[in-house]
Amino acid sequence: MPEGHSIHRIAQQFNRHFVGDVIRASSPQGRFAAGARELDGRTMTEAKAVGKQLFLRFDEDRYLRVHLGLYGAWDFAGEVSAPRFEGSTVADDAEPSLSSIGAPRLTRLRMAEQEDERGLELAGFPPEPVGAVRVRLLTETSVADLRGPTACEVIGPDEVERQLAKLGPDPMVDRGRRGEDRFVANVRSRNVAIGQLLMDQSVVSGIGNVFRAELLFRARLNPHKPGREIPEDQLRELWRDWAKLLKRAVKVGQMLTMDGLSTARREKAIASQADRHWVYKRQGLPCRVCGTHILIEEMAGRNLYWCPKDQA
DNA sequence: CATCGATGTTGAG
DNA sequence: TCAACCTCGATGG
Repeated sequence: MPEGHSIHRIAQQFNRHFVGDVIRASSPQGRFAAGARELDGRTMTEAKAVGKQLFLRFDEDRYLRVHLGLYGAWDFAGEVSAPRFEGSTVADDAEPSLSSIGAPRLTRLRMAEQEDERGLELAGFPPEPVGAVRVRLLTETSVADLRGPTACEVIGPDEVERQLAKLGPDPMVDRGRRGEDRFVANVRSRNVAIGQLLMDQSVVSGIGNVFRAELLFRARLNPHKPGREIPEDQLRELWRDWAKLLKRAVKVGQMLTMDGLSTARREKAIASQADRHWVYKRQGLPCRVCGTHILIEEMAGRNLYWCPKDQA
């Protein structure tokens, strides 16, 4: 569920509150006991996100590679900076003590509210792990719990390079013209539908099903158009739009894909979750631009949403 | 209570 | 192309 912006926000949390500290690593669930033992007691030296991949670097060139997959999530507690909960209605100025980044997990938010009522002092630190926590990373003041990841492994620099080599450009990493050129070349060399190419992490990394649908609508691009048939200029605009939406999402913690909203409407879109997108999950509803019913279809095993008139 | 589905990827066939 | 992975909120009985 998490798309690229979530992973960049997670990396920020680790950079702010874990990097430079000795980490106590454990696997409350037990499925990562060996990996946790290998990391325990080491200092975290860097947190890096590329696309949907997270690399946490430790002493002596050991890396924890994590991919959240469809339902993975990190829960942070203790000393944590989280200006806004993802997928929640917590006020902007709130100083939450519990934050979940990844798949939308309302459980964590409810727990935070309950703890607020009881008083945070009673909750204690660190909190007991709840549910199936694959990895717990603990400092004196902060804790991060990982649950449900697709990938979670301790690797060395060579394997990190191998993983990075598989990834297409990420606007947060490959800034400027380089990333854009790689994206254009990757798309233009393929006789595959652009709707599939945007989901292919070797073409461009970090885009998921929500951003795919919204980016294609914003570009008024037919998802079935083969990459090699799309004019270069249009692809460059598509890349720049992706870079813009990604930066905004990293900042706000939400996938805000509708521009031109009034401040009030925008706050509502941030808070409400519904009415946030142009086409994503709006099948059967009238297109916000032309009124045509939004279509849903399966493309390479994933749900695709689009407007057959505006994206003709 | 059971079942389904999800912002994802891998590997078998 | 499709099941498996693995978690949990939403939905239906």
